Amino acid sequence: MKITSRLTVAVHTLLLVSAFEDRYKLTSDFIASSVNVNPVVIRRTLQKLKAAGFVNIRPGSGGAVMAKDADEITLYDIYTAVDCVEGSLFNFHENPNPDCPVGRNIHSVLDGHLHTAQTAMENELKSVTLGDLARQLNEKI
Amino acid sequence: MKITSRLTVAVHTLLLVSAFEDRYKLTSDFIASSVNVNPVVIRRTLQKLKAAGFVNIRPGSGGAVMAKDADEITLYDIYTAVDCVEGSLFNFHENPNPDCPVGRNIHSVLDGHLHTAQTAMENELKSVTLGDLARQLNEKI
DNA sequence: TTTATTGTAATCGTTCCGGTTACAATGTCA
DNA sequence: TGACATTGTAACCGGAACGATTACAATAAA
Repeated sequence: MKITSRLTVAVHTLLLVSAFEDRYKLTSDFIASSVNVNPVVIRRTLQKLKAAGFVNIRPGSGGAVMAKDADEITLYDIYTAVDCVEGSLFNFHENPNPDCPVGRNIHSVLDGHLHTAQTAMENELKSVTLGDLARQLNEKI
Repeated sequence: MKITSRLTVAVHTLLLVSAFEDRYKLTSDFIASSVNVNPVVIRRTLQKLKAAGFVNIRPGSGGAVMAKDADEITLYDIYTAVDCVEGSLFNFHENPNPDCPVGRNIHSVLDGHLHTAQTAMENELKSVTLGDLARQLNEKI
């Protein structure tokens, strides 16, 4: 069970836009050929990134441009923007038996720990910005 | 996209066994009625817990008993035993375009951060034992 | 031998993905 | 204005992962 690749697709997309917006017209076809997915997938991703205020898109003429500073967009912001996880990361079996002492209390015993674990993961995502990634990328290029 | 409820089912199962193994015969039907899932789901879960060395199961006569001290089983151990996540928690779009500077380097830029985030979550799971949960449960009862 | 239970295969319906087709709407440019 | 490239979006597909469920042979105890 894995978290959807929408996150890595979105990061890839944003890195392309922030790196090349002044040199190329970043159409969904262009981005799709770098990410290697269907252009419609990129358009869907861009819609989410636009809704989050990270990019602007030009209908008709084509092309995406940044709408927010890369240093002010964290991995967590992107993860949230593309709906990687809705609410809890962990599924819980529904309706444990309230007539059993364990069934009646399993939620109150477990929920906190699972939430803490999820938060630890999300906090790590908050500690990295798109700007950080762009700089790491530039060192490689 | 969520992590399978096998984790919470397994924890619930182990809490039942550790709490009641000296008072009741913990058959898959008994456990299933507390967890409120199909008994076959419990049998499958117990098989994984047995393979991990956490319980012993009596075929024929019926019933599960603990095979390892609850203080020596962490949530992470259970999470691993029931195969909640295979390898990376995050899916990655496969085959980014190697002819693009971003596509060529996206993995080396992102992988480390995603791995760090996953590890932070798993470390939290390592910090909680079944014994901790059992004690919290006893306070509630 | 009867009975309860485990172990396990097989099948089903659901949900979520990403892939893909299709096409109206939009904006640019000749 | 008309041709063209592109976006926005709906629709549908196939595959994968789950948990539910049925079925039944194997096992062990009474």
